Amino acid sequence: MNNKRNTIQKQIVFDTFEELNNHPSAGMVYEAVAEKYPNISRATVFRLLAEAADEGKILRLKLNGSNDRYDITTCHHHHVVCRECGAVADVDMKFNDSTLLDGAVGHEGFLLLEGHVEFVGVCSKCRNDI
Amino acid sequence: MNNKRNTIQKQIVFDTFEELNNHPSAGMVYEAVAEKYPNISRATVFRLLAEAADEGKILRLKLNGSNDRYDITTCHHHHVVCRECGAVADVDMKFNDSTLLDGAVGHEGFLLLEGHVEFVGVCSKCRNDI
DNA sequence: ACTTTATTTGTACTAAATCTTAATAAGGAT
DNA sequence: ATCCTTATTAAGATTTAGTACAAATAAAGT
Repeated sequence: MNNKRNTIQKQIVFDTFEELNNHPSAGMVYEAVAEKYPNISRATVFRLLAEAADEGKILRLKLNGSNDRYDITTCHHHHVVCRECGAVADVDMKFNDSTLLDGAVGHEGFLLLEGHVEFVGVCSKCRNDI
Repeated sequence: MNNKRNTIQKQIVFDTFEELNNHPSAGMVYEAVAEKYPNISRATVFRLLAEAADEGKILRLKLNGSNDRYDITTCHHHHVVCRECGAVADVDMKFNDSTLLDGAVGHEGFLLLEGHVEFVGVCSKCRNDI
């Protein structure tokens, strides 16, 4: 026994989340889900995503210029946010995390555990628009 | 002429902001200001800080585990957030920003402009508490 | 089919932040 | 020093993201 139940709502929310594949906010997932399943409660979508993040199944990100966003990729990586349209993409780094930690200076006695880079950039779509 | 006016509210808000020196949120600045000047409007504190950030005089940060926070240091640098208490400190990097940009791979056609590292750590106070 | 109880719904609620409009006051002009 | 213009503030309403709650629903084991 699992004391977890599979519900239609869970399936639709997480299926939609995967399909969006766009680091969506909870509100964005709700909008997309509500098109297919108009009777779903907004609170359910928010709760399912928040719970999954608490359980470590997905990531909850605070990025510049928008609300909290969710990320399906849980392994350590980084992000870029489009300066023009707010689009988000994953970024990896050639060097590993300890290089980042070793490069830090002047951190006022903080013990550093891990580092996450947020790049500011321009997405390919907006590069063409400019 | 400047079409900007110096007001008591501005002086107190920015003086308090400098004194706090703690990457405070707008709410934290309001709390501190209200002790000295109880009649100030919460909206005024929020507006003054938001305007200053829009004008590039201060920075507005989105960091994990708290509301938007303001930073008096506008030149390029990085941050660490205490995992235990949420305290924030500035961090510099030995290597320059282009090293960070050059290290990025797999960014889906985004043009990368700058990078900002958010470290997770433990502040000196919380290190002693553990 | 029955029962237990996890889950959902729908609404109320909270908190952060912004908007609005009348009242106030900074600071240049007289 | 007083007047005038208009930037700014105060105070409350509003918006938006997100959470809490209690009654209704429905998964899934028996």
